[in-house]
Amino acid sequence: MDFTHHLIRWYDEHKRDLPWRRTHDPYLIWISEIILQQTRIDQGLPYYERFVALFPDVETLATAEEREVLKAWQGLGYYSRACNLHKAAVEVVNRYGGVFPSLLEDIRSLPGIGAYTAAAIGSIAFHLPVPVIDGNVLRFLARYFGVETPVDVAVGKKRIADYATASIDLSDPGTFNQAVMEFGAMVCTPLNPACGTCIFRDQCRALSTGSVLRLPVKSKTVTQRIRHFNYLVITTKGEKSVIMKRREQGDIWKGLYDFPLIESSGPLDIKKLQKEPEWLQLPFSGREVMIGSPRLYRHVLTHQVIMARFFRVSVKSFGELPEKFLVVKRPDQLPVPRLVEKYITRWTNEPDF
DNA sequence: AATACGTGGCA
DNA sequence: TTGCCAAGTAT
Repeated sequence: MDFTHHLIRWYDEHKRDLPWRRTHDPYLIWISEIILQQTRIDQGLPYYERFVALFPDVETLATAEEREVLKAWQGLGYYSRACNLHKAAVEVVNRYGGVFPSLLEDIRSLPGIGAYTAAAIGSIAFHLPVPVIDGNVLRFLARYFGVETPVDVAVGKKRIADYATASIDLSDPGTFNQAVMEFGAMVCTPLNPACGTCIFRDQCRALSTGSVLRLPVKSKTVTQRIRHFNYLVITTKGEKSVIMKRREQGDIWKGLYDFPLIESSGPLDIKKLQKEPEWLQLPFSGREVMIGSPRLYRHVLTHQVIMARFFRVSVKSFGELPEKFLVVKRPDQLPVPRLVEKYITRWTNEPDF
């Protein structure tokens, strides 16, 4: 097919030199694909380098502690990726004797690996003839073939998948898949696509109808909710340790650590905070003292905006803390959300702020 | 099918 | 400052 060959030629000439493109080791391909889920290469690359240096093979990853894996993931977001990566490594060792599976269904069955990642690993590491469908592919093919069906519903995805299946280079499916994605990332970009110099400018359906920026069509809208996190940064007078707590399942930042937290529907000041019943559940044995005025951080996420206030509290002693709380001397050594990391950094540099 | 899950870059 | 979005998966 003409389209296929032009695309592959373009890829050979213009592809970026990336570490996971210099190997066929399924383990390394796998790590890169998980890191790059919903994540730009610029953002993921340093994490890939560190992660692979820390956990060079599936055996090392499988025997590591989940907390270590989360620490390596800190700041990358979507932390369930790290937990699933760890779980899957254990599974590869126990169920496949440490050899990464090469059947598409086996790859797909590992935690954290869905349709896209299975196809990516399968085609790149094992030459399986399956097309990848990711954001780049949806955008590029929707524009090139002029697909008006919303791509965020099954019918639209199917149409794109059919075009991809018809176009894939069976002699080297992995290279074809990477070429489509690279083209979507470098040329057929969301905002400023390089249509003027695009090698497909004479055949692109969207360009000929002036609908490049309108495609791909998406039908869903994201709603945001606003949450107020009132953090209690509790220390004993003169002590350097602080109370922290592991975040539980069913909410953001699962598995990461932050401070005792009172969530409220609106902003909370110190007086209101002290009336909160949760406040009393922390069994201080001395009289607690608020230090300074609370620091406010605004953290914008895809589905929610978090207004975080950090209240510094000094107590005589911690007393008998429930087990779920942790007394920590070096909060920077635990995996924490970016928001909390920023606070801790500032706090460490200027203890009095 | 619809929703939740992070963060940073860009205009 | 605000809104949009990026190599998706699990539930």
